Amino acid sequence: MATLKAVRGTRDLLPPETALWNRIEATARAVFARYNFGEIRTPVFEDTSLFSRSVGEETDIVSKEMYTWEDRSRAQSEKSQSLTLRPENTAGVVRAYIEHKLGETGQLQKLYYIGPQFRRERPQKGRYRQFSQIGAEVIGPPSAGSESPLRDAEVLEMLATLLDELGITGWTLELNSVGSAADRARYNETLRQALIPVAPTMCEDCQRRAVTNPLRVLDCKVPEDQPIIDTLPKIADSLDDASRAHFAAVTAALDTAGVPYTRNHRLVRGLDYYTRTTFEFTHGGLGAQNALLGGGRYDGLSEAIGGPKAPGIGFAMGEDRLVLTLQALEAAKPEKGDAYIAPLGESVNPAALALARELRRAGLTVELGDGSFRLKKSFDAADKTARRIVIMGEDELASGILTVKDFSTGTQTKVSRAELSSALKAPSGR
RNA sequence: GCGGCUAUAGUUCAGAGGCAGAACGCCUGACUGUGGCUCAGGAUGUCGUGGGUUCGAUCCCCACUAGCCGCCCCA
Repeated sequence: MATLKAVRGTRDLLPPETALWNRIEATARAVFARYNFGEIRTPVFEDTSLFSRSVGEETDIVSKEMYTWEDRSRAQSEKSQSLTLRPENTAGVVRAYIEHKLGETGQLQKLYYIGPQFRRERPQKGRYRQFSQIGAEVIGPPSAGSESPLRDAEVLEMLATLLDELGITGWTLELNSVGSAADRARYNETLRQALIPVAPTMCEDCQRRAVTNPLRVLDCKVPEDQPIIDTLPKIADSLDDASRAHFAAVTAALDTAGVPYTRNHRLVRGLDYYTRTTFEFTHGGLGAQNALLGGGRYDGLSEAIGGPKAPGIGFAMGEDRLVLTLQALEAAKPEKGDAYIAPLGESVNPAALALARELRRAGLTVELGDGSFRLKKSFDAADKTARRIVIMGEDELASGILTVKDFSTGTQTKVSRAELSSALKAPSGR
């Protein structure tokens, strides 16, 4: 029998990579806190209809990528219920907003989440069947200012700050507006008509898309098709006055705040609930899956799933992709501990544990060796895990003066036990 | 869901129809309490899984599974 493995598209995260995940999450939490966001945790599975009604019945996510099952009924009279592992988290947050009547507070709700999402896609680099998203939503009644373009600009500015603080250099913010639901329906038809004469000269994929989903033609990457795509009507020309003004206000705020972006007339996102502002932050180091994060405004989502009018804007970052990007940038260097304690002889082991306890309680990261190791072996192990080695033999035990060697300089000093923790806290190296 | 490439030691990868290899890493010693360099020695594998061809398959054939790349789509 074959040995059991993590199922396709899922994986184990091990040290030291998990340290990078923790750093990313800690940075995100710290940035969100400065913008006064609070954390929300919603269930990893929900009623299936939540997703079909929000994300959209016809989207790829809902039509073929969800992990869905009929939950068994317990009693004869009880109906079974269709449940689904969440493929994204915005729908769950909005459901919770409605369920807990958060709109009744009259306040803008600013909520962030970090957690696993599930989509049954073919795995490849940067795309997994269980993946983690870090996202946030700003949602509330219109009277709280939830429709204001300033909210859009503030979210985008926050994302630029977060990526900078994570150490991700070289990102690009691509921005567009898909207008209201009516604007988009109008544009879809305009595009369909415009494609009739030119589609036969385009690639096979585009010929198909021209019929099934004209918006996707805009995503085509075939070089020969680009001049044709450039001549197609732009969604900007199908926007009504209000959507046009909203977008202008978003870009004006970004310009004034100094957040760089590029207008991408072709940015059309795949989830049905998006209205007006849509955006992606992309990075070149990711291969075909180049989107670090995506998001947009969803002014009609709450009403679509039976809630009050609650316009909002949000985003989801692919945490797996942040990790890949940071690894590619080599911004991920393993941290060494503060000290490695090398007892000489097993009789010194108890005293070494006592010393380790003392140092760890003082806040130091300490690796504890073993008295049965030869000193050479201790040095080998110490150099891999710590900045300094503390040698503790019978001599040191008797005198209370410990031998400390700094690996980055090679210098060796004698330090009294009382001064040890402060000596180890001092920066090593030259 | 479709197409291409791949699967051999802890890791990265060679390999030939007939005893399973290298480098790095690991262990031991040269060197009773001073590592990194050097030298000598050593351990480690169901050769992804299942079937077929063959006297003999890790190698050839088929299927399956998984990974990578692309398509689709998306984070």
